[in-house]
Amino acid sequence: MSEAVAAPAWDQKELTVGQLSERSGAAVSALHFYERKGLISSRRTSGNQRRYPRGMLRRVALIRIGQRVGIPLADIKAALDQLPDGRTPTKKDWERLSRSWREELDERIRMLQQVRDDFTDCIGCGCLSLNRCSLANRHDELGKHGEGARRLVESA
Amino acid sequence: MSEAVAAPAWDQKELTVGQLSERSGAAVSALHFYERKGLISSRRTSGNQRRYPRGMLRRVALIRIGQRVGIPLADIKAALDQLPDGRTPTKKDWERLSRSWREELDERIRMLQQVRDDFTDCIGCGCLSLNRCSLANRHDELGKHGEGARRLVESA
DNA sequence: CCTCAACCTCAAGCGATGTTGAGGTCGAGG
DNA sequence: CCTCGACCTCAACATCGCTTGAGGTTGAGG
Repeated sequence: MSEAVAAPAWDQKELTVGQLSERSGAAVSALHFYERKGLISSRRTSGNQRRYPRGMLRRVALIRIGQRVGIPLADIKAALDQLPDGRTPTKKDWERLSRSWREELDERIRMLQQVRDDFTDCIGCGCLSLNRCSLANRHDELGKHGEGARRLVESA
Repeated sequence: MSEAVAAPAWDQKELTVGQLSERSGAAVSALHFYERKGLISSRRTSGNQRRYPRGMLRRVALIRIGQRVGIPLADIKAALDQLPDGRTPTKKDWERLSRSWREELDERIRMLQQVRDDFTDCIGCGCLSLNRCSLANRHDELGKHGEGARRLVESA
């Protein structure tokens, strides 16, 4: 009982991959994948099995939160890389991360609201004209300012 | 000039794939892809080239809007399939579509705000405990109500 | 007529995000 | 000692949303 499976909670210092999976909600295969990608890491036992400190639970939670709102793993990794890998993150570390993610989230919310409002204006109204509206012409701002002819629509 | 390339705007009834691409901001290859997937369709000239009615611009715009906010193509297709394929969509058609997308957008906004607020509470605060918070335990609601042990965290 | 960009099809490839399966090890309980 | 579930690695496959390339046609200007 001391190493692999079902030690009582009050006695556990580390988590097995199965436990981390169950508690985080991520599949074991996904945890392996995250490890390959460098988002998480593990200690190995003498028998080559993974062991995670409890703090890894928070890290994985963070990954899944990011995923839920559509942040690519690479970006999540970039955020996590700000955290010290050796030591347990301090409150300051988490706060810094929290701040930058909040901005990311705010940005996404802002964008979605913009889309929603434009959408309602644009299609919900009577004009039925996507021609001049900010939604339809969005690639004008975003796009690689292409060659020539950027006048998207001149007649309907 | 009458068929393939650069007829003056005031004279064009249909768009070539290149024109649709330029005006919509979608790559030609993406338009082909959308066609294969059934999101758009085209008339063919005697020489087998695609020709699009102007209304296709709106359809493609819609596709791209959906993409921007992370709606999978299959879902976008489902929405577009509500539009009549034979005739030009009426105001009513667009309004129906608009309504359902607005709901989709509202839902996504709501979710993001929830995440942001939970996130701020959870990490921005001093507790540093994702253990009991709604964010970290999200898979509890979402997940396949798995076998046994759904008590995610009993000790920190 | 010749040229040349824009078009066509079909097949393969790509990056992200994993899952699945084969084949084997570890370790605790009976 | 034996069994059996949880673990290991590695490779292959899967889905989405395209892009790229090969190889060929179309059609308008010169």
